[in-house]
Amino acid sequence: MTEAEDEQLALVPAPGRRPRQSSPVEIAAVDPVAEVAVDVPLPHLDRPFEYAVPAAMADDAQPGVRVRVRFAGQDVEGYLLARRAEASHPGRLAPLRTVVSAEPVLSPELLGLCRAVADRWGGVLPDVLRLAVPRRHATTERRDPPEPATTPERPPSGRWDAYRAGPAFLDHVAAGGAPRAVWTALPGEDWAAVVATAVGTALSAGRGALVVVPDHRDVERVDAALTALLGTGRHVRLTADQGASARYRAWLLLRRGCVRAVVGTRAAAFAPVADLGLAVVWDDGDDLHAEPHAPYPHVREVLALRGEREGAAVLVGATTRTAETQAWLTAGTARSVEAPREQVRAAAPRVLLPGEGHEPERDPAASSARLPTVAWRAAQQGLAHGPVLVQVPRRGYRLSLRCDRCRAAARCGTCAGPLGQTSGHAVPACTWCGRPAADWRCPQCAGTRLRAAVLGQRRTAEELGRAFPGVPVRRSGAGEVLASVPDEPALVVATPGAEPVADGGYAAALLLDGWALLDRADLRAGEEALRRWVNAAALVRPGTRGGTVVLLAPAGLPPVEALVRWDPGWHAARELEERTSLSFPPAVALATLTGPAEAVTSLLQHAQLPGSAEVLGPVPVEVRGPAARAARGGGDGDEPPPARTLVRVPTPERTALARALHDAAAVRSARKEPGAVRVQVDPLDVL
DNA sequence: TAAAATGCATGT
DNA sequence: CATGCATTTTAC
Repeated sequence: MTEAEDEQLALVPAPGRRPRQSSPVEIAAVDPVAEVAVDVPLPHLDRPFEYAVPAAMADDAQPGVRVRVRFAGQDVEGYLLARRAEASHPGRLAPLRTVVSAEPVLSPELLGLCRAVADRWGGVLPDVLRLAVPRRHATTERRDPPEPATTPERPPSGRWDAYRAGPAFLDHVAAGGAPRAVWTALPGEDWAAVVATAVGTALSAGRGALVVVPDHRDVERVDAALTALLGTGRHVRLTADQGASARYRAWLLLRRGCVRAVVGTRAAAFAPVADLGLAVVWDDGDDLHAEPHAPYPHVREVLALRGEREGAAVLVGATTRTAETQAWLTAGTARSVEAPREQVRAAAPRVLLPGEGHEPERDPAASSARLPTVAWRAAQQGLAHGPVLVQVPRRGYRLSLRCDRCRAAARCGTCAGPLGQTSGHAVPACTWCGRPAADWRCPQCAGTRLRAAVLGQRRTAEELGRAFPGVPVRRSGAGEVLASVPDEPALVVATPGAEPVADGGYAAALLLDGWALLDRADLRAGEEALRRWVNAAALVRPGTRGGTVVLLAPAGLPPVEALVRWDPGWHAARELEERTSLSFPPAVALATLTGPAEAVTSLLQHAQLPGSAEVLGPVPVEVRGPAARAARGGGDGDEPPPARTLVRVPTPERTALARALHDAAAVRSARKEPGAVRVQVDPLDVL
């Protein structure tokens, strides 16, 4: 080959064979290897990958920063986890493409927590990181942080004296300990103020604190209580609806240690509070604390994990008690913080039930409002002294029934209560006494067919307005949620969870969705019914001041008895015993696998389950909701039948179960097997 | 979506 | 049974 030919070959490359050889980038002199978690949610890629650190990025490429890398031909985001001197990957390392920002958002503690959460729920790290780290907002990041706040001198106290073991818990927090407490709040308690006191105690001791509450309205309450106690600038809020900039700003203030306390909704469980000393969750039974995105972690359990990892105190507070926290108490892993019985009784309202099998209604006004006499009287008497709360079922949740022919309201043959029907259930039943009305016959026209009519919040409000003329009716529900109502006579109609606080306490409350627990075939139905009733009834004045609650539900059922006696601890203990005897959560650890039948079967085959594992199913499941309709209406027609399998293990095996399911999913994803299987460890709804 | 690995037809 | 081209798989 002549020199000329050689030159030609070098200068004029053949088409399609351009020398793509990237110019050799200079690699960092120190620790040239970066471990990166790439943002790809495939289980078999849930591990660090190694990249070369270009010399130009050597300073910025610190552990915790966001990076961009080439991965399988694509540009993907990721987090730099660590710098190394040597690579363990035998092949060539691709260089980091860019350091997105020098802000080390993923601290070692946060990474550790996210990894632990992924492991505990059988999920992958990138999914958890998406929950834990908010989207970057460059402008916000560039702004200089304000001056760090100072520590207050005077440790707050008070409020906690009413509770046994309460002051001891605070002392423990102040002393730098990591106690775990289950706090049962007194009815009518200003719980946000009590929580604020605990946060103040942690701050005074130079420790950070975080508070997770179910919804936005509770964030407002705790925010106000914290501001009242600590002033402004000592804490931040963190909620999903606050917008990318505000959210990232609050998050960065915590991350940079400028602010040491936070209140927020479920994602705040991951808030990067420096030197965390106290983690609080309020009303852990509220299903808003269950994350709806994979891997479906629960706030209470995330905080428990975090408390252990970071040596922080954990406080689970509620007016009721879940079977889960009862299990902590039974196992001795948490202490109960509760008021003595006499104080509970003194603070609780009087609870009345409509008598069973009573004579038909005499009072026409009561009858037109479809209220039993007790309820009507309680409302009437209450209205003389203040606002009256009416808790009604959520819209669309409960159907009232009428005669299909003459439109007369269908009534119970025994107690004349209105008949109702939960969507999906066939047999209608009395909404007062719960008796099923299988062979109903219209007393007016002898018709035998029933039609369902939605008895929503608006309708109830209208009817009550007519039954109590001249009384203002306020509504609080899905459309507009009221935070509070003034201390004056009014009917306040609210759906569960949307009850406004009454300034001087409600004079009375009518709980009209008492039957909610009768039909629901759910493991937590009783617990959930009691939680809703108690949360509403706790807003009512003490019985000693005339506060009265009427619950439209049959006597005898445990949640009903628990409300009448105001003893949520008794109910939780009973609930836990029952679930233990049935091998239900939280007495066992449980996972569900949902997806196309073959996919579920395949996942099970690949899973090296612990020897103690008990597999139930798979059974076909009907998939409900818009997703299912979309899948069915898709056109092709032959969708694979969806199935669900349940796997049950003793609680100590939970992590082993989660790992087995993760690894099996990894095998499937590596083989590109078709069909997505949803793995849920400790799902909230098990039938 | 880039390189590497694999598959496959073709020509010697 | 090398060779070139297309397709599939990997993932640093």
